[in-house]
Amino acid sequence: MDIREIARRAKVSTATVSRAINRVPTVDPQLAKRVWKIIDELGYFPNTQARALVSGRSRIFGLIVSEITNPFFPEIVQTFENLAVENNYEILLTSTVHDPKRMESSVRRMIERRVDGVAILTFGMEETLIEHLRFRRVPLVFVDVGPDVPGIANIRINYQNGIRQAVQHLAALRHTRIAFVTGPLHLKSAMARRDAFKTSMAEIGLSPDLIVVGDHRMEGGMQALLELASLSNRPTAVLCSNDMTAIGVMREAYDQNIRIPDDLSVVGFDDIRLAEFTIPPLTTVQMSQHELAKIAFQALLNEVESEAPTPPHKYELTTSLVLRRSTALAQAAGHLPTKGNHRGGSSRKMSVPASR
Amino acid sequence: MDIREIARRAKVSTATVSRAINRVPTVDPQLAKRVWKIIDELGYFPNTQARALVSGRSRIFGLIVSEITNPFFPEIVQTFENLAVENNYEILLTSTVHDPKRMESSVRRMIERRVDGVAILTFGMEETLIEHLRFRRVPLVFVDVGPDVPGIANIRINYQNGIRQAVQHLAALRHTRIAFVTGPLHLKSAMARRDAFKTSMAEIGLSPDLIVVGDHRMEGGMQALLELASLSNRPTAVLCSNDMTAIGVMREAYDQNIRIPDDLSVVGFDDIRLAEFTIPPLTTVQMSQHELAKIAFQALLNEVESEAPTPPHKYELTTSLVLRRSTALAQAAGHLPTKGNHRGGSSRKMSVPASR
DNA sequence: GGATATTAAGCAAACGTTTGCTCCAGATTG
DNA sequence: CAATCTGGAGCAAACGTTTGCTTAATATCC
Repeated sequence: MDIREIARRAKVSTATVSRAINRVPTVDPQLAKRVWKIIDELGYFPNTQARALVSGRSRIFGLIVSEITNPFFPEIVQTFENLAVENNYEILLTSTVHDPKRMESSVRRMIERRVDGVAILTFGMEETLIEHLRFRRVPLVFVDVGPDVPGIANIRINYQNGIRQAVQHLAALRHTRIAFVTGPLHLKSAMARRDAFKTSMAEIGLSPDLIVVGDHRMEGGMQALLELASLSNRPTAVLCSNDMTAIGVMREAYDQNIRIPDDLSVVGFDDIRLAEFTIPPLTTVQMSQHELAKIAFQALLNEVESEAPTPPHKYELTTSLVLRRSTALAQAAGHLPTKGNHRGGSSRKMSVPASR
Repeated sequence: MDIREIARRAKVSTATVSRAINRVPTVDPQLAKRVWKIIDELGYFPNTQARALVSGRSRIFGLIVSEITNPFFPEIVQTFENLAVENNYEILLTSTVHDPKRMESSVRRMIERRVDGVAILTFGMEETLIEHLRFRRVPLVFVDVGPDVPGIANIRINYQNGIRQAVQHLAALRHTRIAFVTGPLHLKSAMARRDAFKTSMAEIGLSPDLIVVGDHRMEGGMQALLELASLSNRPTAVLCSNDMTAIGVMREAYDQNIRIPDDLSVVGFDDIRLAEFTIPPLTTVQMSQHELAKIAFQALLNEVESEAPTPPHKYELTTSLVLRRSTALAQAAGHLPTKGNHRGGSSRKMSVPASR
């Protein structure tokens, strides 16, 4: 069943049917109604590939992520899809799973399907692949790591804001020995977070040197806690480069019999959905995935809708602390461990982990 | 840049280029090599929409899920994508977000893009929408809830197996008062789980009547725990219809000062990624998302590759218990939850060693 | 060595839309 | 009333491939 069938039945030309479908105003309302009636009766749906072929626009946006199973991404994908639906776009989702071969295949798939734009929300991407897209004048939007050239939108993330809030929140709770667990050292975004931490600590006269390296995964957080716990002068609070790290810290703390937040305050970063579900719920710096996706989508849409090469608009996403229950007042130094119920409001006391 | 450009440069016809690209064996190897060289030099990628238009196959599979942000799905999406890449398919991912309008738009999007098959992994779908797809002879695969007609593959899930294991595991740990928290009552899959619980309990002579209604979300689990805790004859173990429910139970248990696993053993269902990250890690019945996606994809592929209407092959996915650390020996009857430091060494010894 | 079978390449017609251009009829103008 | 304008509809040429059919060249057979 095609547009010709509709045309035949409505006794008009295919051109008119096409115009009716696309709501071109020059078609007589009477006629349009007749056409639509038949379309509905027959359950006709236009063939998008034929449309795309002649119009030159596929109405598909590419979305490249690191891995969908990384809890940071589902929310982004969902928002992206919602917006796509609203705007009659489709989304072509690919994940690199940190594999260069898959990055290449991602880009190839985008080009083959002739996407109208690509949002690259992965952290780190091979430069030469991006060239393929640029060469074909595909609008691109990056987060944080994109080159600074026209035709490429960049979403800059303001890490400083949220991290400063986190640090000051901890300081307000009388913490002075505040540690930081980084992400992988090769990630720009991880380094930006670490730097923001250093700056924020320095601002209020605290030493920003208690830093241990993580990997943005639970394992790294667990390892990090072990390191920190073995220190002679333990931190009373730890800020993590992402939520998974914080979850690792909490997990290992549990195994080490270190109570959170009583013995150790923990703050994450990202505010993934999971952060609400931890025990205790994780205080974390929110980097709204919803907002991020929204900005990315809008950036692509702008680029596509306006034929003229847009000036390289700058987009920014800010971050801010969301308080839950993984932070508490710092314990007075030297206080002895007790066996009290650790959830009594005033009876929060320091405890030392039992040896295993 | 199109196939004609390549043809011109290689001094052959577009037909030959097309055949070379598609590795049709009748083309002279010399020629093919010449063509490929030019293709690579120019960085040419075939236009999939033109291909699809004439060949009649889009090489796109639709994947309909409830919501990507439901932790059950990312793993499925990832596996589905991996398989798609391997087989040169693309995946069109849509989510219904439990909204009839979105279900409709999902189906519409599938049809408009002329997908070669659709996997419907949502729980519950309007019958009339499915008709649209059936009418167009689109191969379909359902999980659990599909109609039993040719052209529609059904993946049956064996709930009984895993749930029996869970019940017997708890029984072996001397639990006799075992509760069950259901999912929404209108979900076939939730009811199947509940029935499997009843059967499994009856099998070993335990009363299967301690059942409270949940909603497959954290909130339902929290509510359920409250109900159970208020009972005069509290259960010592609770089996949940899905992992999110179990997480809710654990969360509320924490707030109620009920220790897990010491005071209460908790078992989930699904084995979502998150189950590994809870504190303590959740013992749960695994329903492998990886396997599920694999079966679904394979079913579609079968249907598509074999032109002949396939006999309605039956697929089955089994479930099985995975032990972590949220279950332990039952406390002696009548023992009240204590106020002691709940992480004392001896209570830890009661927990069953993790299986992996 | 001529007839026939075989192989490899090309021609051109699809596939289902959109859209520039043309055309016609009726309205408007001078 | 003729000349011009205008609004609404149709004609047909794209878009970039695939593929059935034809053709030319070479190999095979008796």
